[in-house]
Formats: sequence, C-alpha cells, structure tokens
Amino acid sequence: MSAAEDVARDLLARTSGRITTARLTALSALLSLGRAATHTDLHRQAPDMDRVSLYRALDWLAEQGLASRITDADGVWRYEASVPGADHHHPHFQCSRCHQTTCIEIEGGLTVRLPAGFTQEKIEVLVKGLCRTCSLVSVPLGKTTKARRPA
Amino acid sequence: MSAAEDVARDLLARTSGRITTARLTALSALLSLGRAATHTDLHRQAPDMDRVSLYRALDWLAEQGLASRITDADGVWRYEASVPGADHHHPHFQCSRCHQTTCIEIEGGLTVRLPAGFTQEKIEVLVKGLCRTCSLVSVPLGKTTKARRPA
DNA sequence: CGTGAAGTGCAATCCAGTTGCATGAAACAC
DNA sequence: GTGTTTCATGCAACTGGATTGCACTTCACG
Repeated sequence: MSAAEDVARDLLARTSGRITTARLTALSALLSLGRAATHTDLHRQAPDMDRVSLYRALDWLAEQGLASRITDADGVWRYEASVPGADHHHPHFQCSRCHQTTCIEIEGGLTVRLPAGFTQEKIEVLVKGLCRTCSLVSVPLGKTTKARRPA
Repeated sequence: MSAAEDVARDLLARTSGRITTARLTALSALLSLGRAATHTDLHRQAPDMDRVSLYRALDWLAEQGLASRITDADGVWRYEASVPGADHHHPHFQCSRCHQTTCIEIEGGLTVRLPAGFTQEKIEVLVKGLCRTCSLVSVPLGKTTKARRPA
C-alpha cells in the first residue's frame, strides 16, 4: 500500500461515511497528484475504476471537506485534496499553454468587499498566464486551432 | 430601434469588422441585460437567432474587446458587455440560490503575487454566496436535487 | 447470518460548446 | 447600381464533460 493510500485511509476513517475502495482510490489519486486535477486526469490514474463512481466519490469527498471542487478556465471541474476544516481558499494558476493548474500560496485569506446585504460563501480566484516552464518556450502547445476544452 | 441597439451599432462601427444583424442583436442583448449572462440567457432574448451564430457573435465580440467571457461557478460561459481598451478585471458575484451573476466594483486592479517566472495574462475572481434579495429568503430555489448546471 | 441502507457499475441521457459545409449577406471596386 | 470577393450565417451533426436511473453488490450492525 502506497503512502498516499495510507493517508487516504486515515482521512476517510475520520468521516462518518463508509470506507470504500472507490473513495480510497479517488482520494489517494488526489493526494499523490498533489495539484488540481480534472476527472480525466484522475481517471488516468485509476483506469479500472468506473467513470461515474469516480465522479461520485469525488463529489462525496468534496462534501466531506476532504477535497475541493473548482472550475478551471475552460469550464471543467478540477478536484484537489484539501485539509478538512481548514477552509482555505487559495488562488489557482492555470497555464494557458500546458494547462497545468497549480495552487498559489498566499498569506492571509482572500476577501473582496461585497455590497451591503450580500453574504459570501466561497471565493474562487483563477489566474491565467504562462507557468515558469512555458514562459521560456512561448510556443503554443498542441492544437493550434481555437481554444477548446482540453481532452 | 432601441437605445441599446443604437449604442451597439455605434460600438460595432468602431471595429474593423462587419456590422451584421447577428452582432447587433448579440451586443444589444448584452447591453440591455447589463450583467454577466449565459448563452442560454441571451438566446432567450433573441430566440429567432441561431444558437451557433450567437456563440460566434459573442466570441467575436470578446475578441474585439466589446465583451468579456468568463466561466461561472458551474463551468458555463458567461458574457458581458465591456468597454474596449479598458481591460478591467473586476470580481463577479454569483448567487447560489437565484444564479444571478453581478459585477462587483472595486477600486484598483486585481493582483495576486505569483511565484517567480510566472506571467499573468488575466485574472478571474468569483465570489459565491447569497445576493441581497436571497439573503432574506434563504430557501433554495428551483430543483431541490443536487447542484446541476442551470438550464 | 440476514436484513436494510448505502455505494457501485453500466447504459442511457443531457447539454454546453464546437465543427464542417453549403448558402447568403457585407464591403469595396468599378 | 452591378459584379466579385470575402466573410458571416444557418443547419445538422458531433464532441465530451457531467448527470441520472436502475439493477446489483457491498458494507455495517443487530
């Protein structure tokens, strides 16, 4: 059993829900990837797992606070492991060339002054641009046609 | 001819592109709605217009800087009229009950400290919560099942 | 064990968004 | 105006991420 799976099992044990293989697989995939990954990314990590079960496991993890679900710049869900309780909304950076999504560490919480009467539940900050590696290369990757949802 | 259509025609005349009915309709719909609207919202405003033509008109408007395209909390594109040239990235607020997306005015630009080597192209800030009206009501609207992309 | 509640797998479906291609409308030159 | 080229439109088909329904399996608990 991998280290990630160990941690995953431990985290699952602290919830009130069942410890199932689907949830174990999903969570350890999240943990081992370490960055905001799409369902497709994760399914590549666990090809034998059913697509739908993976969706459901991820959603359940998000409900439990063990993962967070964000939409990326292309409108696709991305999931990442998160510490339950610690409701930290950190910004994400998505490279417009290689499409990798990374977390940006910040000090202090993210806040925006809302108009009176509005209440904030969560905040999502997504920065688009070029990551370090792609800043150097600067040639578009993959399809040269119009921006389309990545496969 | 409505006021919005007047303004739209004027704005289109300043671009190098053609002034077509599709673009006129799309832009004046955007202007008259005044908030970040989905393709479906806009299509409701102009039901006779072809779906695809609307998409293309909106994308073209975004290219020209007359509109901006953002992804909302459900991963759906939202379009809003924008002043060309003024590249202002203001935060958006999306109500989790009525799904209305409104712009939040801020002073100064939005910035996040990126790690070294990263370059920023654009930034999207999306706050989820309850808008003024829905804060008072607090009962979920519409379907009571799981959160699904709005129709 | 056995029984009920919860989770899984599969197939079918939904829907936002895109693409290809034939037709139609703008702009521009004459 | 008329012709011509260029670009936009409309339609139909398609893509791919995400969801739902339902039968079946697995887990927890008595």
